[in-house]
Amino acid sequence: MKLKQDFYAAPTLSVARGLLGHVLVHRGPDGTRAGVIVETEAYRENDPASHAFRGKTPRNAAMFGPPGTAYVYFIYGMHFCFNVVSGEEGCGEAVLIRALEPVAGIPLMQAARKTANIKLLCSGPARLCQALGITGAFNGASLTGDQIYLRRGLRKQAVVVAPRIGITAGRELPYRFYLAGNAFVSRK
DNA sequence: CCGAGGATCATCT
DNA sequence: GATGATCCTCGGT
Repeated sequence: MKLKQDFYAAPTLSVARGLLGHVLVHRGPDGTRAGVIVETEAYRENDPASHAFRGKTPRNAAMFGPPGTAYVYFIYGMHFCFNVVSGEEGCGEAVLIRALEPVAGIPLMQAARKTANIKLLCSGPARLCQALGITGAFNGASLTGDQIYLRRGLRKQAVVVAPRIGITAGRELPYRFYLAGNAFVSRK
């Protein structure tokens, strides 16, 4: 059962929390790769850490699309990160997926990541993109399609709220969410 | 175990 | 021309 657009249209903090336990799926030509979402971060309107803080540009245009759109950006000269556009259409808000617990296509992930260590396959926003084969080609894609989407899952652990990682502005905001005690969260 | 530094480039100033 | 929602390696302890 795929998540529908109304799920993504909820307030961004609710979407960030609510995504935990659901499954990110990429059906590619080589096969299907998927993982349970165990860590997310919210990026909101008037949020100095958000790419949309200074308005719409060619780079962040996908953030201003309909909720349920993928926003994939390239950073540090070598990495991609995957976000889900959330909230009211046009508000420029999104949820960064920071870590997954691998559940399908693990051999493909190991090949893509060049490591057999399951714990290191998807524990980080750039790692999970590499593991699932997510690149800038997915920027602007609709998650209501059949290539990349979210499948309903069962959440088995409690949610922890914490400050976000790797940002300079907006450090104090409690916009990071992860599953308590889950071994695949990128950092404690 | 931990911290420092390098890789590498699109985007914005 | 500087910076970044990162990751990996390497060296010291």
